[in-house]
Amino acid sequence: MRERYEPGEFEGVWRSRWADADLFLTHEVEGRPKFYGLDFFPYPSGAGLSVGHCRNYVPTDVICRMKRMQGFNVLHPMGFDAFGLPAENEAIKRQRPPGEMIDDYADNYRRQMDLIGVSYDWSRSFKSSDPSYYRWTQWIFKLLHERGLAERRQAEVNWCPKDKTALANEEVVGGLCERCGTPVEKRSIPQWFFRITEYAEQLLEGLDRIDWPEGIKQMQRNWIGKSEGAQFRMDVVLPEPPSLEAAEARLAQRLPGMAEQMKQARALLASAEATLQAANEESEDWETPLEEVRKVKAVFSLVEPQLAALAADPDPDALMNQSQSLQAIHDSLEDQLEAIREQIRGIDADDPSDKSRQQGLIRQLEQAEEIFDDIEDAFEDFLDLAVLHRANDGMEIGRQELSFEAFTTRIDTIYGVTFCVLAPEHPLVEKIISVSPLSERRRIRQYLKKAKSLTDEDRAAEGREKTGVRTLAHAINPATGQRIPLFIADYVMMGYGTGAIMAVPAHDERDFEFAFVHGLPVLPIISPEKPGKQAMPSGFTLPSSAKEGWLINSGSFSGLTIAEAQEKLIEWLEEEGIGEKKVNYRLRDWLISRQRYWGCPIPVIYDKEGHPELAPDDLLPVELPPVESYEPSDDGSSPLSRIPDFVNVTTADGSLGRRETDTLGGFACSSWYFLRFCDPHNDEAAWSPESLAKWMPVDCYVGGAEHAVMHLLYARFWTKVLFDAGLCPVDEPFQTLRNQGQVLAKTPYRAPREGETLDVGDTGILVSFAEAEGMDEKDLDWRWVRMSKSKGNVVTPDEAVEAYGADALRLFELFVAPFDQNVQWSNEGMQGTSRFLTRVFKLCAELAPFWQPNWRAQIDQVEPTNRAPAIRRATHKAILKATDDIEKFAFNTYVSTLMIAVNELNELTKGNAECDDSERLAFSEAMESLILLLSPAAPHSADELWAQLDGAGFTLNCAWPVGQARLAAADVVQIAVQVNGKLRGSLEAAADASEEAVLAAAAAVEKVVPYLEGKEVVKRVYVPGRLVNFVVR
RNA sequence: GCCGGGAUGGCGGAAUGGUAGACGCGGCGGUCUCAAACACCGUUGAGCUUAAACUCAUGCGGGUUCGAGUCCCGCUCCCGGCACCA
Repeated sequence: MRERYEPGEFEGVWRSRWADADLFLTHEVEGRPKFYGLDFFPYPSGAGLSVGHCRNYVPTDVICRMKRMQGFNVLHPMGFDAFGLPAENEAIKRQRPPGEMIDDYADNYRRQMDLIGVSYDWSRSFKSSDPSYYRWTQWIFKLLHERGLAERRQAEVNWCPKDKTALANEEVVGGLCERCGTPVEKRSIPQWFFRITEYAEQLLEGLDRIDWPEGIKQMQRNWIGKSEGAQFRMDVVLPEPPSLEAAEARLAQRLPGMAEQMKQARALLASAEATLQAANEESEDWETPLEEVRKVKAVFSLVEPQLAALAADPDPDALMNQSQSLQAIHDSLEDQLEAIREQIRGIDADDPSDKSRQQGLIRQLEQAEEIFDDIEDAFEDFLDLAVLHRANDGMEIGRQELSFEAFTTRIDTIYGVTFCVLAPEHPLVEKIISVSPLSERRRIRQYLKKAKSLTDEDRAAEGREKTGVRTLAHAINPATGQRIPLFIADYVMMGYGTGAIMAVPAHDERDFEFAFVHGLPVLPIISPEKPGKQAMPSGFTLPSSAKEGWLINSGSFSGLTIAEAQEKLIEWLEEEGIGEKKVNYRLRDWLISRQRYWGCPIPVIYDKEGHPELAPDDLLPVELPPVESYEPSDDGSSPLSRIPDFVNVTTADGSLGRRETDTLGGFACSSWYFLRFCDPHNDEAAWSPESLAKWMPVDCYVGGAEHAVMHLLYARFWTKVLFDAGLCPVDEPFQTLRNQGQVLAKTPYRAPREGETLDVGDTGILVSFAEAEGMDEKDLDWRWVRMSKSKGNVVTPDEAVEAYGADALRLFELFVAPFDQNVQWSNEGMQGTSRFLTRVFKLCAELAPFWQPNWRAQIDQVEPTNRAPAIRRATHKAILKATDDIEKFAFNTYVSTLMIAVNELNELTKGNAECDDSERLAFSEAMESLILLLSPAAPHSADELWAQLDGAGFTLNCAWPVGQARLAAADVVQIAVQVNGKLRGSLEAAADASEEAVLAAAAAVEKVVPYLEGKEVVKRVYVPGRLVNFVVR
């Protein structure tokens, strides 16, 4: 009989026995309850698993194993999230085809998962990159499209210049690409979106019905960002435009001079060309600038006649048609000239004559550029005029021809609106520009350009002064009829609400800041006190965003509370027909197309006109073709677009079509895998209705908190759509969700040395463990950071199993800290759990001689004597507590319960070599229960112990012990005795002793007596089984 | 700034409003051993002590209660998330 935990001797043996017996295959026995236990779909990284990952998989395994022993049909699958950017980037780095690479990585994951004995049913496994899987991803895409939830539209998207793809909002963190940390840029390209915003309300509402960590639910609520308020129309009074006559006169003045300028420019270019040509004969260095100057000259000679024609006949229509393109050409000529100057400067000119030639050329080119600049300016003038012609057509300037919609959650403050603000991207901005005088236009354009050049992050940077420009247009406050100035400012975002706000500086901090900078009036509307005789209470500070108070300065609404005013004002807006109650969400549509190779192809074909058509079902899957080069390109097109065989297809009507070459982002693939696990081999359908009816929803979903908004929101969305389509029996996929804490490793850092710089936000430089070895401890800064390959601080399960054994590792993962807390990893901790397992083996070896295989039939027939009641008490206490703890995710106390049981049984075993019949039976029950309770956490050891008792089969197939409260209850209890709430003594009493008896005994406890002497006992508190408290005075 | 979660010995942590510190790590002392490792036994919050007894202890300040780590009010600090969302 084994007396120690010797993992090397038996763990591997059991793992192969389990495999040979197909022990982990999903059982579906009619009439039993089901349990679906699932871990987050992992991306199999090349680094393999660390003990950090195991903290996810082991607890889920414990629950699934217990549920199975309790007689549930258990579904416990595992697969791999193979598609997506991380895999593709890794493949490019390793120069390997991604499919092949990911297969290797997944195999390694599986090997490691098996190594720690996780009971996955591998027969149900798949990768999201399997055509047999993504065929159905495409099928769901089609379903979404049919239901109007997938659409292609031009959009300004977050573009990662390093990964060369568009990203979803959720993948941008603080203005940086979540994957690679590169600052994202804005790009406008046609993209596929899933209209998740249609489900905003349902996604919000469903959160109330599921058992998830409060923090995650709150994050989703914030992400959806519901706010209720009012939306209403604000009329705009436009500025008087400059008169047409004046503009025409200016133009007429300018055109003749322009011809002269052109001549000068031509001469300058010719002279530069001549100089360069001469220089070129002496040295090749001058060749590039020469060629460039020739190009500029050629373009210029094309433009000149057009300009001459315009000058001769300044017809407004012609201006409109040509000025814009001419302006653009001049713009680019300027850029080119600047580039040439740079080239010339770059030439090494040792020779003094070369040097003067260089300087002369530069001067000439500068002059030419100035002329172009001037001409471009004039064209801008043309353009202005042309646009004015158009804008004024059919519009009465100065009247309320234009309006915008404003959204507010504080309609009660409408009387305090002292200005309005449009986002720089607001459509009305262009209209305002078009009717503004030139100088105004310049100012506004300049501001728009500056605003656009800012990244979202800079735009929202903390402490940044609020910038903006005033326009000559005014908005009209519908409540007061007053004209108020209209601004354009980048603190208003186009993406939220209507992109236009009513600004109330008295009651909004941002509006206040802006008003402060721009010297705008601040009018208080809310008083914290109920207004009395005084019209205007003094002494409150601005801005106040109080949610409680009374209205002042608000016409007939003065005196109402905020809540009353909101209600009344919305009624008023509706009566006037200018506005209504409105709910807004922060949630944006889900950008799903990626201009990358390694993803699920979007099953769409464009016809000749470019209209998207869905690939018919029988052509699914649209398979990802093998390619030589899958590196992304800069132009925003997927590598697939370079494969003619893939791109060119025949459409339904036989004509030639073009395939969509973008692929779906990885989050699409992981939005339904939990459904496929219910019926993974179905090639007729994504799943059968019966299979989902049988298994859904997932009863226990476990993974890291980092997926709080992305995967978990998307998966809920798809499930809800499928539910609405009648294809899924539940609308919430994950009934219970739990997040495990992270595993941190102690990692060496040091202060930067002279000349070294730190990245923003960093406070130290990472040191390798080898390097740290040789360093002085005082120079080192040890920090607890997340395990990752790049930090070199990873402990792998392979090492841990090798050194301590799989069961010791599993127990430590459970025991080290509460499940949802971060832990500071130390290998020494496994020493403790390994020692515990040795104590279990030793205990069982000692008790084995008393083993009665058929104890169950006899134990209740025999009167318990001697130690038997204590043994049974220890056993049943452990059963009850362990079962409850696992159910509650309290794995650390589940393990400590087992330790306590072992300690107690050890104590009871000590010094008593002989056992009577009832003790034998009690010990048998204890031993069997202990082994079975241990089985979910330490399955190898449990099976080894079970086999040593000649138990048949595997512990996983045994029934989970059932605890009896009656047997767990102590017959003698310790009662604490307090006087005035202070502990003064204790006594032992029979559990069923009467209150009077206990009180009497308590008063007689030796240590208690002095505290009662001479005092009057005013109250006696008795808590059965726990304590007595005498209140005296 | 807003939202969420925390703070208990040297360390990880335990504790339905009822004997704070279970269980484990580490430390100390011991047994076994030629020795080490393993294992086992004992001990281990602080203060004051020969000891007993007593006092103090769950981030800080109040409150409710016979009794508060736990409930309420007001702070401090730490972690996570969001962040010009009108």
